[in-house]
Amino acid sequence: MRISAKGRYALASVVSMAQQYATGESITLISISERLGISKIYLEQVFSLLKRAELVTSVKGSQGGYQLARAPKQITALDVLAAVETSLFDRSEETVPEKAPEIESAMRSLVFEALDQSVSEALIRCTIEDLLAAAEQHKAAHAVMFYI
Amino acid sequence: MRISAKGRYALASVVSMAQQYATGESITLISISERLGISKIYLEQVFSLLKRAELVTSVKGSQGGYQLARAPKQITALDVLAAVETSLFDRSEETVPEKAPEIESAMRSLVFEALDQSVSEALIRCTIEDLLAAAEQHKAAHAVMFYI
DNA sequence: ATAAAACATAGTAGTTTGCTATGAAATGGG
DNA sequence: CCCATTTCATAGCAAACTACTATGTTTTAT
Repeated sequence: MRISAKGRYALASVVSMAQQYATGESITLISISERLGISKIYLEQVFSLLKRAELVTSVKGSQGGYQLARAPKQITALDVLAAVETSLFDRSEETVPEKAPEIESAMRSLVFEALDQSVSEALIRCTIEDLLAAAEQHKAAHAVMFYI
Repeated sequence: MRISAKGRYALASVVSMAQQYATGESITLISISERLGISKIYLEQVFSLLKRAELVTSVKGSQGGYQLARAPKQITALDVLAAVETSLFDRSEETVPEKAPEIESAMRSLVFEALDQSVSEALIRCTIEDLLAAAEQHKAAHAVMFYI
């Protein structure tokens, strides 16, 4: 299914920050922007949402930047996407016009709610630490390729 | 998550048709449109997609109409939504610009593909027959309410 | 003071969504 | 044969959304 640029950028940014989480240093938007090849101005809007969701903390002014608010193990893909993806999680309540309430009710409980729960479960299972590990493994595999 | 009007209308229409599946009669768009309170002209576009996906068959001309191509038990919510919802199933391939391929790769396999699989599994578990049964039960519950 | 950063708000081109409009093609009933 | 009824096809359109860019204003270490 379609994940918007905001969601993809947010996830990639958080994983990127997690790669340096151990150092405790703050990271500037411009460095993330350059690392990922994403417009810095656009990232500002993404981080505004990440901050509102309390996934990152910030320090203003020179030498300032962002930090993860929690350890990568304590942040899930659900946390990140829920913070920035509106269409993925808005329960729009509307199904079908007021007629045929029994069909509407059946669709809501068997399809829409089941779907939401399934999505949440899948995303909550994936932590930033998991993504970090997979990324490191990918990098290692690539290194071996060149070594051979 | 957000399901578009097309998806909701398609699902409701198919369930509505399933309510009369046993009779073997064809059903006109205008009757579905009136039953559900949905614009007939818009439904035409929905049914064009349902037909392309071979979920319904049609008979043109006077006394014509639509029929389910298979029994309600053999049609899943996945079939219906996949037929009409584009954004729900298009694998857009794009994640993040070419930089940081290891993060991109991790996101794809751990988040996007896992999500797609989870969505498919949830939707394939729900047949039109299930929806029909839930709708009938809802109607019965309502009837009891009035009886008391 | 000044440069470097976060933060805030507004604008904008392109796409998607949810619908309407119009008409063509097919087909059974009179 | 004619005609009402239906499916089928295409085009248009306003509103919303998406993915950005532009232009600042704070804040703060040096």
